[in-house]
Amino acid sequence: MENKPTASELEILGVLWSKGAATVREVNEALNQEREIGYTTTLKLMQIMAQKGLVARDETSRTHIYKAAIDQDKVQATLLNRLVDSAFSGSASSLVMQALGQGKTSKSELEAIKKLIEKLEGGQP
Amino acid sequence: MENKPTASELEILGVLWSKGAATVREVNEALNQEREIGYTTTLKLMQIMAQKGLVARDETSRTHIYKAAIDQDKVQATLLNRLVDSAFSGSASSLVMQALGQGKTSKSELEAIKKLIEKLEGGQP
DNA sequence: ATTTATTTACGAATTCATTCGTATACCATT
DNA sequence: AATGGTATACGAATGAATTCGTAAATAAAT
Repeated sequence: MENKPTASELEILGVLWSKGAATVREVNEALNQEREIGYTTTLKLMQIMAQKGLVARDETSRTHIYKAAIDQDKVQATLLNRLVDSAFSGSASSLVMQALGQGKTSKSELEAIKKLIEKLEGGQP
Repeated sequence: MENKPTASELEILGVLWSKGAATVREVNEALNQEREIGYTTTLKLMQIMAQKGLVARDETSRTHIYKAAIDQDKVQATLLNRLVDSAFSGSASSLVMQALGQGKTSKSELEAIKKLIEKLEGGQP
């Protein structure tokens, strides 16, 4: 994926993924739940993102409506692979083990992961 | 961790973690296996890193000897948590599942992960 | 001893992301 | 029609990361 969102862009994408579609004002208000950020700052970022193709916008009415133009899954996969390469010497399993070792995963989540592993093992032995 | 290495710094830490200790020239040559980068660029980065406390250096001889001053585990954990927060809505398990779903994990690695999960579950059954 | 090569230190250019001020257009209400 | 509020567009300041050129110091080779 040649489109790599920056940190701020990822914040905005997060809002759009959860809301589905939103105006600049709505996104800006969501961001301001977390930290203070000016309206025109958010606007500018979203304009840049539109130019990059990270978001699409409907310009029919004066107040433009934005939505994400890339899948959350794809972005997650891209960022994950980048992290695996840059910090885990390319080993996804050591990343997984590090993540699990943090102790922030509930028992039911662990069960779900185990199920997934068994499914993966079954598929390609 | 207040010390967050940048992308380039992480590359250098990677070399130091694998070599244990190295001169600027050695690090630069390792980096040049991947991409072209000038000697003084690497030097400057390592000087900045020394100032930040990311690396330590022995200055007794003219050619300084550098080594990493932070644990690979700690950096991995920091970056992992950051990614979980920024791209996975704080859910470590969804990151794990996304990572496993890539299909880049061998059967023996999957086994090892399963063992780890069972060990973690054993703690509070 | 003079030249050549290697090293560190320093400063600065470049690039990119982030931030916001100002101008302009549009719409609604008076 | 004039006023006030809200929107977009644009330009530019700021700051951080990356890059490298040049100078000065040191060591090695002739």
